[in-house]
Amino acid sequence: MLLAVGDIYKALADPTRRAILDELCERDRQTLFELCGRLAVKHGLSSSRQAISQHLDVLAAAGLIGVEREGRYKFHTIDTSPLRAIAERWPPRGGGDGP
Amino acid sequence: MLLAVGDIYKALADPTRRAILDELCERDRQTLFELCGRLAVKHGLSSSRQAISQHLDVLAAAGLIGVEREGRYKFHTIDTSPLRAIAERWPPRGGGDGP
DNA sequence: AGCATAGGCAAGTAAACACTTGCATGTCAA
DNA sequence: TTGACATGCAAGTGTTTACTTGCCTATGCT
Repeated sequence: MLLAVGDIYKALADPTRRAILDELCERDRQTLFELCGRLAVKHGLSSSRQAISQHLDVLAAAGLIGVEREGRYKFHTIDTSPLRAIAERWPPRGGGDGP
Repeated sequence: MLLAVGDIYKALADPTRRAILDELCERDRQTLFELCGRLAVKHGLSSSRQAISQHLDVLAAAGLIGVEREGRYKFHTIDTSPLRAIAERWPPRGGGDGP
C-alpha cells in the first residue's frame, strides 16, 4: 500500500490552506460547505467550493487533515502531528532547550 | 526599512532549500561555493551556483538563514527560531501535553 | 419517483516559481 | 595593475500550481 505522504511543506505553502487549518483549529470536524462559509466570513477568503475541495485533498494527502464520511456529509478534522517533523528536522541550535 | 518577512512556509516548500538547511545544520557558516560543493556530493543535488544563490536569498528573506560578509566571502548561518511559529500556530490537540 | 443538497471528476487557463544564460561588480594576491 | 576568485544582477524559459468551468454521482427528504 503506497501511502503517498504528499509533502507537508508544499501543503503549508499556500495561504488558503493555512487558513483552512486555522479554521479547523477553532472548530474541528467541519464539512466542505461549512468551511466555505466560515472561511469567507471569518477569514475574508473568497474561494470557490472546488478550490477549497482541492485544497482539502492536498491537506489530506499530506496527512494534516483526516476525513470521515457520514451519509452525504464528509467531515474534516485537523491532525497536527506531522508538524512535529519540522521542528525535529532542524532542532534549535545552542544546545539547551530550557532557560 | 522594510523588513519583508518573506514567507517561511513558501521558503520550506522547495526540497533544494530544505537540503540547504540540512547542510547548514551539519556544518554552519558556509559560503556559497562551499554549499554548492557539499550539496552536490553529500545530498546528490546538481544545482548551479546561481540556483543555490537564489535559494539562499529566499531563505534569508524568510529569516531562516543569516548572512555575514567578510571580505570577498559571505558566510551563511542557519536560524531555526522562525520555525517555532509553525508549531505555535497549530498546537497539538487534545489539551494536556502531559499524562 | 422527484427534487434539492453535498460532494466528485476532469480539462483548460493564467500566474507563480525554479532554473538558466550572460554579463557585471568587488576582493585579494602577485 | 593584471588576473583569478567569490558573488551579484537581470532578462528569458519551461514547469508547477491554483483556480475556473462544466458536468456527473450519491444521499436524504417529501
